[in-house]
Formats: sequence, C-alpha cells, structure tokens
Amino acid sequence: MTDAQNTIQDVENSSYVLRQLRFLVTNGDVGSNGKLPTERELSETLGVGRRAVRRALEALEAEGLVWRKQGKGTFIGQPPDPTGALAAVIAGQTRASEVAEARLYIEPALAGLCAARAKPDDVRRMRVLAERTHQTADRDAAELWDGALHRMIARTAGNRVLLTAFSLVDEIRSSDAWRALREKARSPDTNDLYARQHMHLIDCIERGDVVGAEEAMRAHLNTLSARMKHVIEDAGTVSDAAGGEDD
Amino acid sequence: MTDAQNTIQDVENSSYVLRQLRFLVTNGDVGSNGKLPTERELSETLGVGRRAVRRALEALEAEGLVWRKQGKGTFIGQPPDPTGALAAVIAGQTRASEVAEARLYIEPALAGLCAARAKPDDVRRMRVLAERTHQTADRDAAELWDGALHRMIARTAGNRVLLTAFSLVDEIRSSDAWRALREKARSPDTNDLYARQHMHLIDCIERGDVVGAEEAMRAHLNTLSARMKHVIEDAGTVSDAAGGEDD
DNA sequence: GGTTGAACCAATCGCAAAGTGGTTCACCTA
DNA sequence: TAGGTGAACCACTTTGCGATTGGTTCAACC
Repeated sequence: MTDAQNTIQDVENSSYVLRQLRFLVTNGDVGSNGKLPTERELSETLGVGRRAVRRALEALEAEGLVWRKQGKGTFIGQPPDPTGALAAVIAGQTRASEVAEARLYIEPALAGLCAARAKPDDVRRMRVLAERTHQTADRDAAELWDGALHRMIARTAGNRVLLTAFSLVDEIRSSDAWRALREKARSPDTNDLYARQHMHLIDCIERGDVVGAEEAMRAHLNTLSARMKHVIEDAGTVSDAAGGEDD
Repeated sequence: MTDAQNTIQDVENSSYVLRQLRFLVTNGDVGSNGKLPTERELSETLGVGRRAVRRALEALEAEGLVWRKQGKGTFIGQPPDPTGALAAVIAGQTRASEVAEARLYIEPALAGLCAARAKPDDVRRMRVLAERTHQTADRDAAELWDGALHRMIARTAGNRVLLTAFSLVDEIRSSDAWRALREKARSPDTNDLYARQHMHLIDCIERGDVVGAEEAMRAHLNTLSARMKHVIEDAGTVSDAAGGEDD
C-alpha cells in the first residue's frame, strides 16, 4: 500500500463518517428532543475512532446542522432561543394590552430596518411566505406561515436587541392562553384584507421605503388589534379587554 | 391581668418582632447575597413563634423591604431582574451600533408612554433625579443618577414588555467594556446641553405631550450617539465604529 | 504526518437527601 | 371565643455525589 493509497483511504474514511452522520442528522431517528448518540457511541457504531467522529461533528456544527455542548450532548439544528425562560417569567406579569402595545412599537421598528437592509433574495422569500399564509386552507398552517413571515422580517432587520424583544413577544404569544384567544379571532372575511396588508408591507420593504414599511406594519397591527378587541367584546370578559390580535 | 392588658401585650409582641426584623433588614449583618436567617432561626433567636416571624416578614415584604421565595429563603430588597442572564447571552452577539440603534426605538417609545401615564409625583421625582445628575461633581455618581432617571421613565411607561427590552439594553450597557467606552465620552462641556435636554424631556412628560416626549428623547439619544461616535473616531479603532453613547 | 485509543479535564445531568418557605390543624391560654 | 403556638405536612429549592458527555492532550502506531 503506497502513501497515495493510504491518503485516499483516509480521505474516504473521513467522508464516510461525514456522510453517515449527515444522513443521520437529516433522516435519522433521533430522540424526541433532537439528541444524537454520544460521540463514543457513534465511534463504536461506525467502527471509527472518536476523533474521526468529532471531526465530522465539527464540520456539521460549522454548517449549522447540529449544536454541541460539553457535558450535555449533541443535538439537531440550533440551540433553543434563550428568551423562552425570560418570556415565561414576564408572561405572568404582562397583560394582553401591554403585549399588543409593545408590538406596536417593536414591529414597525423592525419593518423599517428590514426595508433598509433587505436584499432581493430576502424579499423573494418574504413573498413566498406571505403567499403560503394566504393560500392554505388549513388555519393552523396559515398561522405558522404568518409567524414565519414576521420572524423573517425581524431577523432581516439585523438588530440583535430588537430581535430579542420581538422573540420575547413571540414567546409570550405562543402560550396556550394566547393561542385560544387568536383562535377566536380567526375569520375568513379578513383574509383578503390581511393578504393585501402583507403585500403592501413587502412592497415597501422591497422599495427600501423605511417610513412606508413602518406605517404599513403599524396599520396591519392596528387592524389585528381592533379585530381581537372586537372578539373579546363579543365573547364577554376574558383576560384583558384591550387585548391583541392576530393575522 | 385584664383583657385590655393582654391585648396590649400581644400588640407589643408583634411590634417587637417587626421592630427587630426591620432593624436587621436596615442595619444588620446579612450574607453577601443579602440572605436573611431562616424563619426557624429567627423564631429561635427572637424567642417567638414562627408564625409571628412570618407575620412580620409578610409586613416587610409588603413594604418592599424584603422578598421571599419558597424553598430558597428570604432576601433584602427586591428580587433581581430576570433579564440579567439573557443580557449576558445576547451581549456576546451584539455590536455597539445595534445597542444604540435599539435604544433609539425603545426609549422614545417609553418616553411617550411615560408622558401619557406619569402622575405629578412621578414628575417631581424625575426632576429630583435630573437635578442630581447635573449637580454632582462626581462623575460616577452622575452616571448612577442618570441611569436611575432613565429607568424611572421606563418604569412609569407601564409596559412590562418594553420595560424588559429596556432592561436588556441597560444590562448590556452596564458591562465593563461599555463602561470603559462611556468613560471616554465624558466631557464637562456637554453637561449643560444634557441638562437642558433632560429638562425639556421632563417638561414634555409633565404636559402629557406624547409626541414631544418621544422627540425629546430621540434628540437626546442622537446627541449621545454623535458624541460617542466622535470619541471612537478620535481614539481610533475600538469595537464598533458606529457605537453609542452616554449622558 | 495523520489517526487512534487512552487518559485526563471541565461541564452537565439525575437523583436522593436536606433545607426553606407556605399552609393547615389541634391545642392552649386569657 | 379569638389569637398565638408548635407540630406536621406540602411544594419548591439547594446541595452533594456519582455518572455521563464533550473538550483536550499525549504517546503509540502505521
């Protein structure tokens, strides 16, 4: 066996491990919390050294496919957003009206920054998300796509602090009590209005119209807020008569 | 011993415990983390029942002098703000320009809401804080008073979510790296300008002028931001050429 | 020179026991 | 009879320990 052949074998060994792990990550049966087998287990299962497993995992981590933490393990995807715990604390001290109010300041700010910074590819993806929100007949799916659109706008804005504030609101609104409230506010007759508002917002973002984007987002949120308030009044007392809101 | 005398004795016993604990809380030697002795320990030390100790602690808690948590203990003052941990995480992912930018959205919003909701007593206290900020010769003290003024405006705004966003910024800005940056931006020749800006802001709040308060806060922050940017350019490269800012 | 297995280190987790505040109850006293 | 007390019980938090898991280094081997 020559040096060249040995080098080839090493290279094939490395790519074998990487391929196997990539397959596991994208298709495998991992634990309910996304946990992969330990490095030592993978080393045994794949019949390679632990160092080889580590190298492959390092590559996958660099690609953002897994995250690892010493003492804890290796998991699929990205680490959970750290705002969850704080949101749980704040939620108990927050009324629906405060969340809607905060949203009215935070999301237009993010929309404006997004208009200043979005790239053509970003805008394309926003249009796809908006389209999916309004074309699906499944209400739960519509809500997921809508949430994804708002999150994308927030991320594209490129400000970590404001994104965190947005995430905080998002986490609070994802609680069961909030979900029930939003369930009540759903109505087929507002679908067209929301679709139009979304499109107008994305148009402003595409044009780089900061002020326009802020106002479009503000108008959209005010529509949601009015709708939600209406539902609460119809249904009688719930948690907060000035509550918000959903698309 | 008559009924009247017994009632007096009970009352004196209660006030004895309350007095002792109040003294301990305000002058005592408590642990480095502000932890008081346990209820059972205090009961023994003071020679009263645990129920009496609890009643006294309940009163002190209602006065905001202590906070208590089942399983954890009883501590001086108020519970720590829950944003500290999140701020530590976010700080590492945030540039100075993002913090300054976020501040430009969050603090005017809070100033506007504060203008809508402040009571005469609130305004009086803000004036006291502003006065102290600008009359002390001690720069560190000035910074503390200034911070207290901004925090009071944020609290008076009455929105828990936005207050949390503000606290997040506050925590990030209280880190050592940020403090060093602000140290460099201090200058005696801007003291009058900042004092005027503070007074104008508080005037708007007093009048209930929401838009005026927002614009006053925005102008103030822009002055700070420009000042800080200047310092960074003079000093050459630091962490972020577009950094912010301080009073 | 690169891989490997082994050894060691630092961080995390699970668990049981201990500790701490929260609540209830029976008893005692005036 | 009302209020205080000690005891018991409950729910939550902390602590300490052993086991586990990723992070790093090193010597041996090919």
